[in-house]
Amino acid sequence: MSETVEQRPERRGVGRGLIERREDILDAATELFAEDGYSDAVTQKLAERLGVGKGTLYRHFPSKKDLFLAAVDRVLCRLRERLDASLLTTDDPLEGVAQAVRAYLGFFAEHPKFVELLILERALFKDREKPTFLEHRERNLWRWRERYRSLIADGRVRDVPVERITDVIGHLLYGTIFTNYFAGRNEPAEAQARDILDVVFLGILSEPERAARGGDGPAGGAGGEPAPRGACRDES
Amino acid sequence: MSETVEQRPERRGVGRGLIERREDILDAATELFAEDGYSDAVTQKLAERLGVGKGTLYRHFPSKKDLFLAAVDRVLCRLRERLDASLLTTDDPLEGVAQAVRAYLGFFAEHPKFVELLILERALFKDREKPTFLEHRERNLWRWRERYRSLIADGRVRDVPVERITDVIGHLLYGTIFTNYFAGRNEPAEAQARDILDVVFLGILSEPERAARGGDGPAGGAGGEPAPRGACRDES
Amino acid sequence: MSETVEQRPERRGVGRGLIERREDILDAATELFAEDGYSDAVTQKLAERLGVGKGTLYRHFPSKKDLFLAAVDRVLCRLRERLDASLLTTDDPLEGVAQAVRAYLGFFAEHPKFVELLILERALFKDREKPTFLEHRERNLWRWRERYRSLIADGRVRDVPVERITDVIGHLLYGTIFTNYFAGRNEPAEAQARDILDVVFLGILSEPERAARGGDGPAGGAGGEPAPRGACRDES
Amino acid sequence: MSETVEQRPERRGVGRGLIERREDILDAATELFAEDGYSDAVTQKLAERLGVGKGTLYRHFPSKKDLFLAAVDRVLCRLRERLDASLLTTDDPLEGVAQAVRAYLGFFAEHPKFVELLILERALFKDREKPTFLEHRERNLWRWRERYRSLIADGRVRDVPVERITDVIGHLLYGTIFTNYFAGRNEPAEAQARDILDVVFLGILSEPERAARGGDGPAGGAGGEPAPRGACRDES
DNA sequence: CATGAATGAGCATTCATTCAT
DNA sequence: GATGAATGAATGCTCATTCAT
Repeated sequence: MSETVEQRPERRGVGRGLIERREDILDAATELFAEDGYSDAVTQKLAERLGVGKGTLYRHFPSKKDLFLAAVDRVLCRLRERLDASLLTTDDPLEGVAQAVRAYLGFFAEHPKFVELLILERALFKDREKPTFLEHRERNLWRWRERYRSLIADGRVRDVPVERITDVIGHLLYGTIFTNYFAGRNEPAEAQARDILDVVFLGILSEPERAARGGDGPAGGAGGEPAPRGACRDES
Repeated sequence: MSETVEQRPERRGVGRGLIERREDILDAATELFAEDGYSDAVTQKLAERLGVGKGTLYRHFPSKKDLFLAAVDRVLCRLRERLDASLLTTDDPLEGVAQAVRAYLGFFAEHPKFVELLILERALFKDREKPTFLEHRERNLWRWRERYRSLIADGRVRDVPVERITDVIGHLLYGTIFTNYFAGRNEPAEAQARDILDVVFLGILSEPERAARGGDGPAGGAGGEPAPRGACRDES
Repeated sequence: MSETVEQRPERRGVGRGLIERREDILDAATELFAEDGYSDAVTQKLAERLGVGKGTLYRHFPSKKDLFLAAVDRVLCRLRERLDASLLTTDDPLEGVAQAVRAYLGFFAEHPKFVELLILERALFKDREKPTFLEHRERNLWRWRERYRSLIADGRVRDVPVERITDVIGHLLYGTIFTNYFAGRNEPAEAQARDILDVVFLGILSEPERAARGGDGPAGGAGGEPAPRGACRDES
Repeated sequence: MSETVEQRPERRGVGRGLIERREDILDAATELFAEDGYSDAVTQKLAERLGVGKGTLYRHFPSKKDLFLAAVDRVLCRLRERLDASLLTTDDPLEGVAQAVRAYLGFFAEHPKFVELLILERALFKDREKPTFLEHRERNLWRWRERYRSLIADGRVRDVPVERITDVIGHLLYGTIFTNYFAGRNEPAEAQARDILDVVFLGILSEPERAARGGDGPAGGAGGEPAPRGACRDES
């Protein structure tokens, strides 16, 4: 959204390349749709915020709907980038899962409004075969399943159907960002990730792996920091 | 019309008490909103389906928005009823959690369209302090927390903050019904409940309780049918 | 247009039946389209003239285009009625032709603006298979051809193809009302009818010239190649 | 387009004089207006067909309307040229009329779309004092009237007001090309000219009927009543 | 000169809500 | 009460025209 640096002041829209202009529009549109919802987001208002004429919007996007969809798509692409990047921070496959969970929650914690777009898309275009959201999701799913199969083979994760794992974690994350958004919560993503991982890990881990990390000994609580040192999961 | 007894089949809508009429409207409205979304749900269409005049709708609900909100509210009340009933089927507090999870997923599996209403509410009336949805949720939350505290005291559940448990399970269920709806999935609620409980239980259970039920022994895996015999969780 | 008597003053739109209201709209629409053309005729303006809301217009006609087409259709129906009536004024088939010519010109002399509608239809909806105008025309054509065949059989009209007669007279009338309208002429229809009938009935050639070119001898028809040996005319 | 020699193929629009460019634009505009009508003819489309920028169009014509009017004007000039040329093919004044009729019909048979422009002009710019069309027309009218006076003096044409003759023939031709266009007819112009001339020159009445109604005796008059002693004017 | 990005007035159409009957 | 005709604010989108480059 706003991380785009506004390099030069320049005269009204002059000097901005087509790409930049397009990005500007998407930024403002994402903001507006998140604020007002789809139906109540008025093109006129968008143009005013951007300081351009309505016609300009239509030079870049054929319709309001297309603009909206493009905004959603961009959000999801950014999410994917973020997740991909998170996976590069570790070589341990289980820790990779944990990192992804943190990245996912972190992403939406930084851009709470993006959640709104995901909801809007479903609420308004349920005719579309498959929401943009799920489209993105499925494209990545198989990678996560591969990862879990490997972890199971290594004896680090309990031998349960990998779909069960990806489903549960996926639903959990999805439900979390939604509820966060709805309730206007501002809990640190880090803490939420820890809670989720605690519950999920200590459930899916095999006995050997569980023992290796100290299980949930007498005084238990994965609660504290020492905590979960592995992970698993994909994302949307 | 007539608060008197319902003697004859009678002409369209004649002879129905105010209450019944109100319920009829809510039924049709729930259906319509789920099908068309809020903005595209036209009052005219609703009146036609009911075989009444548009004006009649306004005798029962001051505005389209109020009608919508009433429909959402009713859905959530029914959900609560369903959950309450599920808890009466067992005395074991852990099994109660399991039953509630099954009831929750079962409810939305039976009425997939209700999910739509939940989404719509958020998408369209985010100005409202707190979504109807969350309002209902919080009213029940403390009861679940009490239950978990008790289970922890009894040594059946690991000693983790109860909020962590209710949050994780809540988010998980919420995310599950949404994804089910979005993806048009028809997996049996029973199977989904089992998956969720497997992951969640084997994660939150204390070592003693885990041992008591055989843990996930060497070849183990609570994965299969043997199934979780305890539970924990609240609901939406 | 305005021949519709405004029976009762009555309160705003109240008391007018659906039919009357529809007629009112068509009256005003005919007027407006004739004045402003199709594209420049603004629905708002129409509503204002009628003293009703824009929405009311759409209760009677699904779109501006439909309203326009209905107006054109009505004009043509009225024309047909007028022509039919004119034929009842005489038993002489030749005089019938004369009466129809007078009626036709008289009709458009009384409602000059109707000509505009005919033009507009063509100018704006040339995609339509066949203009409303021609549709109406063809429905009556065969009756005229029958009449001419009979007149020829009776020896009162030269033996030329009846299509030639109907075409020439049709084109002549059509061209006449157009030019009248364009030039804003107000010549009495009666005089124009007389001129047209004089030329069409008798031709412009003098008796000697006619004889010189074989008149309409037994085999009649200037038809063939021998052709016209004189000429006259200007151009656009 | 360009009456001048097309020396070099040249790159799009390069090396074309202002005049040529102007002609190119008018060609394309005529085509486009005829196809899409005035309102639906989009300047962007015109520019694309010509392979020039929209701005360039405005260097040659101050507005869309001016461009349209210029296109109409050019069509009418070409028509006049055609008619003038047709008159040079014979010395016989009556045959000159016949040739002009053929030329007129031939012109529009070759360029059916030009008819569209004539209609459009009226449909869209009725505010103009006098349509371009009529302007052109009147400029030539007196020449025809002179011709008829001369023919009457020579005893070759009946002694009727010359205005009656020019009007009738004018209206007839005008109505013919319109109907041809509307109905999408493709009858050979030659045959239509023959039919028109046959009727106009000789009239449709049989010799007996003509005699019965007093022929075109000295005092002339054919019409019904007390005889047509007035009238005036031709067409289009 | 040529270009085409930008503009913004202008308009058809929808639909929640009202209220006379 | 019940009805549904009437209303008119609200909005997406088009396209002629301008003007900085």
